[in-house]
Amino acid sequence: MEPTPLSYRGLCMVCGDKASGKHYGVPSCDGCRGFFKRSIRRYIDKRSLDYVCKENGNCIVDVARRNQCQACRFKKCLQVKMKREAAVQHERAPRKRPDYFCGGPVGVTPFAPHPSHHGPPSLTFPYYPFSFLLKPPGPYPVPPFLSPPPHSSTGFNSAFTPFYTATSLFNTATVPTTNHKGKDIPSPSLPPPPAPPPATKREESKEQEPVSSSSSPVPAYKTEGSDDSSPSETKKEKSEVSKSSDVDRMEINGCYKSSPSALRESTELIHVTEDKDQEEVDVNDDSSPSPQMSPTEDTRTTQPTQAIFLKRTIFVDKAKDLVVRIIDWTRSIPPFLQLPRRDQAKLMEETWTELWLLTAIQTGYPLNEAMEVSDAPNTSQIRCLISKITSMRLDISEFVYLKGIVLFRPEIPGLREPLQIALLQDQTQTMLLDYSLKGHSLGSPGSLSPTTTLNLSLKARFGQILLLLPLLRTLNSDAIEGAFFGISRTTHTRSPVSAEGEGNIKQVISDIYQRD
Amino acid sequence: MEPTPLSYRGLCMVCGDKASGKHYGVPSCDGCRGFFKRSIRRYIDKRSLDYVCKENGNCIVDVARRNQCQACRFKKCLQVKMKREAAVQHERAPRKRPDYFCGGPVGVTPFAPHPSHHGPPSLTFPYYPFSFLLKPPGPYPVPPFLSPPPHSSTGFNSAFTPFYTATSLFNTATVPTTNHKGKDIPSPSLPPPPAPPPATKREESKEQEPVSSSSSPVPAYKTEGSDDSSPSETKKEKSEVSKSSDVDRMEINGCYKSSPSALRESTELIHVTEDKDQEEVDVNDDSSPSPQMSPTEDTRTTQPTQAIFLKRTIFVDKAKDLVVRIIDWTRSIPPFLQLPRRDQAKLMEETWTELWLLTAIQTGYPLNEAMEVSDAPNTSQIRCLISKITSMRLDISEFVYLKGIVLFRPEIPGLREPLQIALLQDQTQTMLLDYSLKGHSLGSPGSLSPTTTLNLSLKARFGQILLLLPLLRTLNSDAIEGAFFGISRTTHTRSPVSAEGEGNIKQVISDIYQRD
DNA sequence: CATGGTCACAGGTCAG
DNA sequence: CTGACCTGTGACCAT
Ligand SMILES: [Zn+2]
Ligand SMILES: [Zn+2]
Ligand SMILES: [Zn+2]
Ligand SMILES: [Zn+2]
Repeated sequence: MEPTPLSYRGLCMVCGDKASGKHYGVPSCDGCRGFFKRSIRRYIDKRSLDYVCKENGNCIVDVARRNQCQACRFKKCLQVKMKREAAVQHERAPRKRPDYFCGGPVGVTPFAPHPSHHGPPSLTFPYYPFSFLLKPPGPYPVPPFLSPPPHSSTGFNSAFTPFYTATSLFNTATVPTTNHKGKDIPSPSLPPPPAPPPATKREESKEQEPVSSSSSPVPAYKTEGSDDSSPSETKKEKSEVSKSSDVDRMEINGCYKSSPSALRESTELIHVTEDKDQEEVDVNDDSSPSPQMSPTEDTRTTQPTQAIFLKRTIFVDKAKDLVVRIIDWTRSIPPFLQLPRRDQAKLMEETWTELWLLTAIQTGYPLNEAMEVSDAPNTSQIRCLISKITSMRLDISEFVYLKGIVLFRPEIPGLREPLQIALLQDQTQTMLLDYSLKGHSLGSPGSLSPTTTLNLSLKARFGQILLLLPLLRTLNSDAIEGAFFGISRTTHTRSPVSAEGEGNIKQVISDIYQRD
Repeated sequence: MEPTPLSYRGLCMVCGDKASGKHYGVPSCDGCRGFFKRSIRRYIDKRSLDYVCKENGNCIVDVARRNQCQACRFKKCLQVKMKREAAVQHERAPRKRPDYFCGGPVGVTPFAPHPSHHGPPSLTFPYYPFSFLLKPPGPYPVPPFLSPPPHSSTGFNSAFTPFYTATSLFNTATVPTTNHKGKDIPSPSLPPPPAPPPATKREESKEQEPVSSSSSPVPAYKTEGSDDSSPSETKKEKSEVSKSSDVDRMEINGCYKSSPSALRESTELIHVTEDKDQEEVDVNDDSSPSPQMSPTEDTRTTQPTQAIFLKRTIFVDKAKDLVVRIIDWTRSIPPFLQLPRRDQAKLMEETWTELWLLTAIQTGYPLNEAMEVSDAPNTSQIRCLISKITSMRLDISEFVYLKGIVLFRPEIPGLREPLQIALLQDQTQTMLLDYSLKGHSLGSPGSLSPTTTLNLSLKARFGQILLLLPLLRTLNSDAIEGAFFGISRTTHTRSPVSAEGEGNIKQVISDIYQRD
């Protein structure tokens, strides 16, 4: 299939949107291309740009905010070395002295005047005086800034997206973990900072099918509700969610070999459910060997039958897979990886339960069925919690943000970098606020049902989501381990499913993060 | 056919006027485009549209009458499927104006906090997607929600009807407790939603006023401007408090007669501290009978001496007074009183601990001293929590909103009106959001360690506050009762201070709310 | 493939 | 509040 011969050149170096190719020497999107072009033109006409940053010159330039501040956007263009003439593409950073003070609101004038052009005092390069602020070594300098991911091929703007662009949170658990193991994986596999928000599912992993339209920065709020109603529009036909490869998934497991084998592959199931969203996993309704037995009543009171036992085994396996996915996810977040290993371990030790439950709900893990076959005692609290969260109908973005907030829990005692973590939590919750205020999750208001159904109120949503956290916090890991991992608190391992004598999940996780 | 495909694009789908193009996905005129744009913006900014049709919701929307009824016009917009996110156009920075007006650098926008503009060095907002959120000083001081009675023909915001004005939350423990008798709540008597905020200083709001002229067309919202807010610190509250003091209290006590007498009057002390805000209660530093003994060391290791014993008694008394105040406070919230008694009781049973701690911090109850003399074992968690909350430097308004959010906990099992309670919680948290976005509370950050909450932005604050809740939730009442009420969990009452054999505070509270 | 150019349509303005 | 109007944006196209 050659649906879109379109070139997928990666991401815009300026704003992280999908690049339409290289422009002025830099992979960039049409928007930034046009912006730079206009800026140049204006500069030529007027001899100066009147861009002025109203903040401190630190504005974040990403796809959602690129239009907020022209000054900073232009500055970013220069930083990524956009040049007027594509021809003169390669230049060693000539680094002239940046005599101009770029601080604060200073207008930005400097860009490389091309030789063919005469005139403007050649303050050539976009040297960025602020760079020291962003440098990783520095002690947490500016609030919103974080250092770049450990490895970045170019080092270009990576240094620049201080803010860990929301995107890093959005990497599906798919990938990168493999890096440290084998070779470097195709760099593109790395967290592309495309669209933080994309509430939609995503599938493209590699250069494969750029079908792309999905990655549009401001994709649909609602998945595929009634949108199709207007057939005429949408020039580019929306690519449907296609299949995705399970390939990479297999790799993942390699990394964890160190762990007590609790983590294995067989992610397909969950993977499927992920796409389906709210579907029940098939395992419970079809593969169930003995439909004749009422799962509900009997299991609780009677001895587990063979069928029940099998099911339970499967569920536990899947539950463990989820843990793998979560670990993967955390490792795809650059700023998380930059934390001390001890902190990483601590954070996960303390929050894995909540992350697990959220992820389970998000991916459609059959929680209720799993609890049915489990012999855990009091699941009522868990059930209540699940239904509460489910009823919120969080979209993927919200889930991701929420998990980020859960993960970055600064108040855990003994952390080495609590401030940094607090900062990350702050950023994450702020991003969620932004996101929720934009009303992505707002259903079609057109439903017109005058009734109360739409509790919408965009403004309320953020708080509603955060108010799930106190509930989540009341979860104790014992309950989760008991209900989904077949681990009973009593000393003897109750369920044979937990193969190894692994003490508990927490310990395993801790080991994984500490060693390696 | 179709002679003029060019300029003539058809008619406005909303009103039939000549369309100026497709806007928000629909051919429409400039008027309807603007109307829809404004509506969306208000919808995001506030939480709901207050459009209400005065007819039956059947108004005809055409060129001539489109301005007759906003409700129907907006409904029509939705019907023709206008939707935001039509094109990828993100919000932009405010446009530059003909600079003559402001001397500053070119194109300084009137409002937006320009660095060079004014004094409040404070922290600017590193980034701010929604320019309009910080627009002018928001028109509405706090929650402008007046509760339009349960009728609204359009049904748009019908879901939100039962608003209680923020003010009710702000009644100091003062008042209306009596009215549950059967009176109607004297609505007029309730302070208009003037200034829940005032608590802090702020002054620059003034200068901004004029600038906002453009957008301050209908000052109707903001009652009487900000005038009262600053200078006359909580003028009216004061008076009420003072006058109400004893009388009401007596009544209240009447209610409590059933309770084990644990609740007495003597509210003065706390009363005073409340106004003083952050003061230490005098009880511990001056009235302390035996200054010669070091409270810190000895108490922990040695037997409590007589002095310690006395102190402890006093502290416990004060702690109980706080409970009374909290009960008072809840009873000053009309919508709370309208809940079933059982729900009232349940809510307080489950939340009193958190409310108590918040109130204690808010009023300056000497928590640390009390813990010193207490013989409770593990106060470390509590201390940690206290310091965390304290470091937030919540102002009075924030405290009150937060307590409201805590009180209205819809997820408590067994409630009869969980939906109603959820709604109240929603409203409260939304009001807090509004409030915090206005930045009332960024006091001088200078005092605090620069590291702590640098508040990257106003936007982070709300989330930060809500994120206290998971921490609070981990409090168990035993710890509080042990540390501040001299009640040990063991069967035998450890401390003689707790006069009666009152089981525990929770039970007492429950009784109070149920009977009567 | 990049470039420059185009223009429908965003968001912001500000008299009315 | 309304809406004619402005500037800027970016998807698209011809080169
Ligand atoms: Zn870009
Ligand atoms: Zn800027
Ligand atoms: Zn119209
Ligand atoms: Zn009408």
